[in-house]
Amino acid sequence: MVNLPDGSKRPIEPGWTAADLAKSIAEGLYRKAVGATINGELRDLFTPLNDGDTVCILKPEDKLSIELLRHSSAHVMAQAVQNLFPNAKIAIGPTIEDGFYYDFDIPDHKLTAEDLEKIEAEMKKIADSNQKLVRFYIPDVDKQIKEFKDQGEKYKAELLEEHRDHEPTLYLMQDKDGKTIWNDLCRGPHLPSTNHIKAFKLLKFSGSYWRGDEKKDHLQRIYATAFWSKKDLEDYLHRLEEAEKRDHRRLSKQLDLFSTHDEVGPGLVFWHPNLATVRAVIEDYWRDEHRKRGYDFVFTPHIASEELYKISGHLESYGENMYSAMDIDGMPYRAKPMNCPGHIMIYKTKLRSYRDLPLRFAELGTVYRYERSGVLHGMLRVRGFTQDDSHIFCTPEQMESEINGILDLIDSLMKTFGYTYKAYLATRPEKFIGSVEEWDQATEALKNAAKSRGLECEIDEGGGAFYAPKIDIKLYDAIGREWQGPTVQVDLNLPNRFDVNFIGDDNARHKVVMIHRAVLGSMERFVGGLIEHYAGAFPLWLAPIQAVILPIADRHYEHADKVAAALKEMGMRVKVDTRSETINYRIREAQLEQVPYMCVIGDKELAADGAALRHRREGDLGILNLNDIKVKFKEEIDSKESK
RNA sequence: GCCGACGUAGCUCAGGGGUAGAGCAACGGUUUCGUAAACCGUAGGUCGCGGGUUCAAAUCCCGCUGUCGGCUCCA
Repeated sequence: MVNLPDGSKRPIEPGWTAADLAKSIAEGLYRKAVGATINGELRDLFTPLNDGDTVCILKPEDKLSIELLRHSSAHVMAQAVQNLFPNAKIAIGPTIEDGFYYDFDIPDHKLTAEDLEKIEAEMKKIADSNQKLVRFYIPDVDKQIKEFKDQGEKYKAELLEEHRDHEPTLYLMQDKDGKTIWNDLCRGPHLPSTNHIKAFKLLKFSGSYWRGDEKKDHLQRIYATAFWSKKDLEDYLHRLEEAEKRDHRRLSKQLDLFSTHDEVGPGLVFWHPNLATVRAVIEDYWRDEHRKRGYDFVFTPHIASEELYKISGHLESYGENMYSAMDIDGMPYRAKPMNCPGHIMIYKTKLRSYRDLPLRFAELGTVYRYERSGVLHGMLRVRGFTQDDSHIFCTPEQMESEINGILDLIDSLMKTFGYTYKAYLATRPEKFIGSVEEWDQATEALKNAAKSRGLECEIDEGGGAFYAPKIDIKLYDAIGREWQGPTVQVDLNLPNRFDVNFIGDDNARHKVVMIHRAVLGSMERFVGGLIEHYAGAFPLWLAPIQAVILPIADRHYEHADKVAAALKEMGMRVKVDTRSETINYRIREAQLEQVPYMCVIGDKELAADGAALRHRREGDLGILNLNDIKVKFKEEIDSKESK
């Protein structure tokens, strides 16, 4: 007997596989079946069943089954590549979000775009020839390793050596007559046959390293994706295009947002007036929120004597990311890579009492870090950036409530910008400093603070920094993409290195607890992400130009100026477009610039002492008098809503 | 940093051994207009930088630089 997902039971005969079960339930189910979950685990359709198993036969429409399709497609791709390039050696080919890739070592050949087409065509041939994918337990691992080595498949040999104790399996790809055409070391599971592979596309190729280690062999990677239907594939490709349209670098050109310059150097961003306005508004909001929550603002210098970073340990542990020293009066100085030591300097100017704590120092602190040239990316990965950095100095007893306060601030800011998020608690890694007790205490505080406000935290075991357990928050934007978000870290290192203390109510010195946190991360990355999140259409409160006044003819200029003046009076950013262009033309320009509101002014509006409002998305909203317009704008700005 | 691709007018792009082309934008003029592109005209580029091959290089070769896609790393 086996259990089915609907709770019913069904008899099986000895030796039956999931496929046999499917057939006994319904011929139609058998025809559609591509795999199964057995006791919750994804398995091949031809996996033998045991009495008491809970079995779910997977059809293409089951969410889990796409994994089988993509993984099997990866093998078809590898086979295709080896057919076309007999010297190619295969490395690994996992599924990833939205697709899969395979790494190859192809001596004497660099993949080209044309190759991708050829490989795709070869894959189609393989898929259409309907090869069976058969699981095969390796009976003699040593023999198989030798065989791999003889074939030159050194990566497979290395992997097998590693997995020799895990019942390693090959997947044999067989033709109609049961003859094995190709095989690959793989844990599986897979589709029963390749004829399900109908809608796939090779997307791009790039370099990679064996095991991600740049000291090891250089490999060529092909990224691809597969779906059950052509339509799903097309929808996906369409989504990719949509995401491309949101690219902040592309929108920057359209909306005049930022630039970088050869003469200046890569990774150094110039904020143009439009984007600087957005940033300034965000910073004002940021300051307000911090002031409300009892933070003190500080400013610290952009360069400092190397001595500071010797004490902090950054020179030793972070030196590779720091710019080389400049000589000032014979002393080496460094550009600031982190704000923490500066904040500690301020803390340490006085003997602090427990009555002074918590102290919350906040700074929009600009730092410079060396990033390898290949990783720079628009505003999202740069060499000079401004962190919304803060360090909270508190007693161990205050730690939990401080973390709670931070999580509250994070929640409030992220909601304002319309992000949803997920939290991860990263615990003590293998290499760490400080004592286990300190780590446990800090980790507990993080955990409890999250728990007390109902924030679910996935545990990232061993994922902490060497000096701190932390809560990392991942953001999800308007189209569901993931962004690195806020972080809260309990620093177990710097208070020791700088000997940061307070006097307790017992009149003794105690080491202070230092919580490091960033909410927006860096202004560059955050605002760059916001551009994509809003697709360039900033909500009214953030928009560089909030409204354009469009007089129809010269005789309406005076009234247009009056409306503009009234809106400016209430602090709005407006402009009057009096260019000698048609009203259609000027509306089109304002639309393309993503201006939230257009105020069209002609004879009727003059008579009504108002304007005809047009919203960039909602279109013509009719004539409103000036006061109603002001009220409407004020409400929308104050609400910070996005529309 | 590594692998691959790319760099032509402000933008988007065409051309490709015989000394540069379109559309949009800009500028000048005409037009005074009712919710996404009025009309006419003008101007604009040592084809990323440096070197080489050649009678001749934007075009072929080499080096550098930047950008893009990844690897890796991270705010």
